[in-house]
This record gives sequence, structure tokens and C-alpha cells, in this order.
Amino acid sequence: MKETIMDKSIELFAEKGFKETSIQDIMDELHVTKGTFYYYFKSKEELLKDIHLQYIERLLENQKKIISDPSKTCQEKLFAIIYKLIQDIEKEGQRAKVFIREINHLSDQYLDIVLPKRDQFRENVQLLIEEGIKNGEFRTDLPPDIVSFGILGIANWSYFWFKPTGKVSDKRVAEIFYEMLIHGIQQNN
Amino acid sequence: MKETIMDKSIELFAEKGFKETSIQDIMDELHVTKGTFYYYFKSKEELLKDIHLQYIERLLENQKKIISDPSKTCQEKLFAIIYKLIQDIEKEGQRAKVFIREINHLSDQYLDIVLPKRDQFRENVQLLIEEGIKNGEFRTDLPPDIVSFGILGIANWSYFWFKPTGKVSDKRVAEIFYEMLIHGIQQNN
Amino acid sequence: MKETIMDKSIELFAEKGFKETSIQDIMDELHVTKGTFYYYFKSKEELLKDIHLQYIERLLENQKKIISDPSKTCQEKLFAIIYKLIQDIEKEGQRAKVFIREINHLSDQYLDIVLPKRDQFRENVQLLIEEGIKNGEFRTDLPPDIVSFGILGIANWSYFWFKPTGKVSDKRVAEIFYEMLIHGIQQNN
Amino acid sequence: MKETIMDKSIELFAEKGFKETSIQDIMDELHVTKGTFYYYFKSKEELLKDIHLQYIERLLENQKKIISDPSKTCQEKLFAIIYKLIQDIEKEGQRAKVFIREINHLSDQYLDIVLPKRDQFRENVQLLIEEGIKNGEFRTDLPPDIVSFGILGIANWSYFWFKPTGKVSDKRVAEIFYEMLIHGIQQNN
DNA sequence: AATGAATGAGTTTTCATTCAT
DNA sequence: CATGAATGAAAACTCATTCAT
Repeated sequence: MKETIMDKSIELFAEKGFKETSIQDIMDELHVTKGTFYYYFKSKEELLKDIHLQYIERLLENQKKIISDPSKTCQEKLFAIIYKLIQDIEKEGQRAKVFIREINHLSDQYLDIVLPKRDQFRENVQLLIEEGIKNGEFRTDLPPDIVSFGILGIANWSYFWFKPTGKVSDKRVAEIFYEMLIHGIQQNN
Repeated sequence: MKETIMDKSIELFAEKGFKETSIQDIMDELHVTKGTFYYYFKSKEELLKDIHLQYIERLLENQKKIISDPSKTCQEKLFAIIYKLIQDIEKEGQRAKVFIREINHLSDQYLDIVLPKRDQFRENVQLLIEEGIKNGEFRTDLPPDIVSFGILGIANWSYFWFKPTGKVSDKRVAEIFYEMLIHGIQQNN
Repeated sequence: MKETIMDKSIELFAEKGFKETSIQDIMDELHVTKGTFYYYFKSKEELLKDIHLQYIERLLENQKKIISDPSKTCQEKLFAIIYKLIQDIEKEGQRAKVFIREINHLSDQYLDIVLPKRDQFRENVQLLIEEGIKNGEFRTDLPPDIVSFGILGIANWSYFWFKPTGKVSDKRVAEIFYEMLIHGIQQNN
Repeated sequence: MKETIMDKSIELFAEKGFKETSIQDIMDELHVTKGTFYYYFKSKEELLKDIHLQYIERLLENQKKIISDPSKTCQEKLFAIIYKLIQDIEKEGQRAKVFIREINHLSDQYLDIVLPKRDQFRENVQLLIEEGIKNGEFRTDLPPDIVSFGILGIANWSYFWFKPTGKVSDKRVAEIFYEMLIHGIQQNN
């Protein structure tokens, strides 16, 4: 039931927004009464925290798997991360939407738990860049932290416009972004 | 007065969020009564629409100025657009925050007015890329629409992390992102 | 309107209790909507605080008038205070009931305002006793603080049993208590 | 278990109030589930009734022991009753608090059981006074019913202010009140 | 005896909006 | 232009109670 409530709330939060979705709305769709919600969650905000935590933890896990693969170069790992992020929109689009859009409805108490994990995801990308710089895969004249923000910007922003139903596949988008990032958009003669 | 209300509401919307800010909150800070609000605005949502419209129109104007400058190459124009966007965070950070974050509180009726202008901003970037491809400045093997989304992702995402008070200036960030985009992050031997 | 709400709420709090009376109950009887309540009061608890404060301040005022009368002996003043307290049940019985019974529904924040005034009322009785001891009216071998608690106990407890409609008048009850206190209940031969 | 629930609920009712304490609160502290409560009690109100009944019955028993002691004078018996009441605060303070403060949360159905016993306790004091009047121990010019209310007022009110941890012992307080009642507070020359 | 899930009616509170003055 | 009062619909949350297991 707890899982059911989370799933349905993600669906509604993604569609209408956190503030616009009432507990009533969620429970109505599940054909159970409002009181039931509070048997499983302490508050609406706790539910949102759980959604965030579950999502970022899965994200970190995936990232870890990719990064710790010794058979891949840094460039390949970078592609894998970007691909995974965009691929997620298809399968976990709603979760991602909520994760990116509704973070500001968490109060400090919960942010203290969620934000460090979010930061770590970005930091791991930075570490990957740094490693790539050391081993000669990446340019030495670009600051890895800013670059990591740029890369995540490209990928995360997809949630605002990418439609899985469109004519361009998630893999193709990832490839284009990867190409753009690796070789730049300038024409080389 | 209308301008005063808009300014104060932007301030509060940016800080606390649209839903979290009541008309009362806004008017309290202006030391006028709630009723006054409805003399100047039909509804809270109309206020939000006005904020969005004002912002995107100024953005489009700036963009137009940059693009229509015949003395600049496409690459220079691209840099100018990125720089302008990031520079805005410093001067218009609150407006930008509201613009990016609170779009989903506009109902269809208002989205019909705002969204086309938003799209046009992105489309203009795409047109710039296309022009650059034609004149040999940009690579021909990358689809301009996806690239334009990527570029805006890099720039817009800054609103989530860029602190004007930090040790890296807006100009420097813009330069790094520009470099990254133009030449790519790969080390070339 | 604020006064009307207070009056009606005192009536209902006295009859049914603070917790048992909902804002709805109060406003229903006044034929206005619930929202109106929050135009006049910040919360239900603030209303209770206002009731307490209004009551204890009137009590202190009356007490001051009695005590500062130079034409009365301490014994006469003591009688006046007791009489006033019991007399109040007839006219202000509901207020008194709420004042005595519902104090524990005020949170610390409000208790800090109300309790010092309550204490002062008791302390003033103690000061009166002390003065009477000095001028030879009262026995020197009884501690004035405990005595003051005893006196207030006798008077305040009336709220639990005294019925203004009964066959004994408020004045008669005050006289009996006064006699009992002054000369004791022992038969002297 | 039933006894355990009663004990813990008295503790919590005394501390936070009847309405403010939920069944959940009580059972949480006992590390059992809410459902268990309804195996032992029909309702929350029945629990409160049981607490009241248990308390007043013990009180009546004690009173009976004191009153039926043929070796004591009425004055001695009166002292014993007052002492016992105040002494109770130390040992049974929480029970007493609930007994005095939460009576109004009992509905008529239960009041019919509890109130007669409460009244009887007071009436027994009245009977003691009447006996003392007959045998010449007490004044004949004071109505025994009102006097009994006064005596109980003095004693019961202690629950609102008497702190067992204070510097004055329960016995000393009882003695002072007894003296005050017997001989009065007036200075006799 | 005890549990765990669910209910439903109620509670306080918020707030966009209206409107006579 | 601006105010102050009122509305009404909805929100989050609480909790005594029930009941199958």
C-alpha cells in the first residue's frame, strides 16, 4: 500500500504539481480514505522526501555501477551517464519531473537528507572529468566543476522538453549531446 | 502601484514560491490592504502571467538585438546570448527563478500566450545554429533543434546552482560554457 | 464583531469546554462563516488568551479598587474581595468557568502573559494578609502565603458548585465564608 | 494489562489533558498497538470513568475509615480528612489532577455513576460538621453544607498550586489550613 | 490477546476572491 | 483608489473506533 500511494502520488505530482495535488486527490484515485494516508506517512512532506530519496538513491546506484566499471574509458562512462539520465525520462519521467521540479517544497529538515546526495551525484561527474583530465582524455584548461554543472544542465533540462513519444529516440539525443560535448559544435577544417 | 506590486511579488515568489506566497503576504509588505490588489489585477494568476510575459519579452528583445547585429559572427552571437542569460542571474535572478520554476502554475488560457514566446526564444537559437551551419561556422552533422535545447539547458540550469556571490564571475562561467560548446571537452593531440 | 465572537465563545466554552467547542460551532450560532473568525483572531488559542487576559485584568482592577480604599480595614477589604469573587459567578459565571477550567489549553507562549497576572491576584491577597498581621488585625502565627491560597481555594471552588439560582444568595455565601475564615468554626465557650 | 493501561493513561492525562492525549499516545508508551486498547476498554470515555470511579471509591473508603473511628473527636477527624486529601497530592497527585480537572469529559451516562459518589464525599464532611455542632465542638451559627464546600475548596484547590517538592510539607500545609479553619485568622486579644 | 490496516467524521487553518462604502 | 469585512471552498491533519486475522 505504501508503495501504491507513492506510485500514484508521483503520477499526480508530475501531472499537476505537488501543491496542486491534495492527499484527497491521491487517495480518491486509490479508492481508499484519506485517513489511510496518515497510517503510512507522517505528512505530505514526508511522502515527498521519500520520493526524492528513493529516486536519488537509485540514481546514485546506477551512477556507481557505471563509474566503477574498469573496462570503460572516462569518455565511455560519461556517455553512459548521459544516456542513462535521458533514458530515464522514458521509464521514470514522472519521477524525474517531481525530483527536479518539486525540490523546493522540502523544508530544511528534509533538505539536509536529500541535498547531500544530490550534490554527490554532481560531484561524481566532476571526479570523472578530473580523472579524464589526468589520463589525457579531457582538456586540461576547463574547470571540472563548472563543466560538470554544464553537463548536468544539458541532461536534466531534457525533462522540460524531451517527449519520449517524439521522432528522436532517447539514445539518439544522448549521442548528439555526447558528440556536442566531446568535440564541440565548431566546424573543423 | 501596479509595478510596485509586481516587483514585490517577484521578490516573494522567488523566495518562497508562487503557491506559498499569498496575496496577503505581498500586500502586507507594501502596507496596503488585500482589496487593493484586485483593483490592479484580475487574479493571482494574471499577475503571474504578467511577470512571465514581461520577462520573456525583455529576453526576446535582448536576443533580437544580439542576433540582428551584422558585425558579429554566429559564434560571437552565440557567446553573447549565453553570456546574457547567465549575466541575468545576477541582475534579474529573482525574475528568472520565477520564470523557470513557476511556469506550471499558469493555466492553459495563459500558457497559450506565454509558451509561444518561450518557444520562439529557443527557436531563435536554433535559427542561429542553422545559419552558422550554412556559413561554415558550425558542424553540419548535428541537428540544430537538439543542439539548441542543449545550449539552453546549460545556460538555464545555472539558475539552480550559480551564485553571483561565488568566486567565479558570470562572464567566466559564460566563457567556459562557450569554450566547452565550441571546441568540446576532448583533449586533441 | 470581535466582541460578539468572544461573548459567544465564552458561552460555548463554559457549556461544553474549549476542546469540545469548534470554531464552526461558534460561528454557526452567529450565522457567519468560519473564515470570518480568522479575520479577527489569529487562532483558536489566541481567542482563549484574549478571554483570559480580559478576565484577569478586570479582576485585578476590581481588586485594586478594593485594596486601595483607605477607609476600609484589612478585614473589610478581605470580605470585599471574597464577596466580589463569589458575586462574579452570578454575573460573569461563564467567564469565570472558562478562566478556571480552561487555563491548561494555553501554550507556554500565552501562559507567559496570563500567568504572571494570575499570580499577582493571589499575591495581592497575601500582601493584604501581611498588612493585617502588621496592624494587629490578623494572627501572627499563620504564614500569609499558604493562607492566601486557602482563601482563594474557598472562593474559587465555588465555581464548581455554587448555583446563583439556589436558595442561598451570593452575599450570604460570602458572609459565611468570611465568618468561617475570621473566627473559625470552633465553638468557643 | 488493564491496570497498566490505566496507570499510563493517568500519567499522560495528568500531564497533557484528556483530550490532548490520544489512545495512540498511551499505547505507544506501552509498546503495544492501538487495537489492544479496545480489548480492555469499550471506549476512551469508559477508561476515564474507570479512573474516576477507582479514585473516588478509594477516597470514600479512606474517609469512612477516618469517620468511623470512635476514638477521635470531630475536630480530629476533620484534620485527618484534610491531611489525607493534601497528602494524596504527593502520592496520587496525577490521579487527583485527572479527577478534578477532567470530570467534564464524562457524558451524562457516566456522570450518573460518578457524581453521586463525589457528592457523597462532600456530604460526609457535612455530616461530620453537623455531628460536631450537636456535640458542641463546632459553632451553631454556620450552615454545615456551605462550610463543607468551603473546606473542600481549601483542600482541593491545593492541586492547582501545591508542589510536593516545595519547602513546605503536606503535613504542615494541612496543619495551617486546619488551624485557620478551627480558630480563624483573626487576632484575639 | 494482540495486531495492523482501514475508516470517517471531525478539526483548525488558509486564502483567493468579492463587494459595499 | 483604497479599505475592511465577509465568504466559501479546500487544505492538511487527527483520532476514536472497527474488525478480520
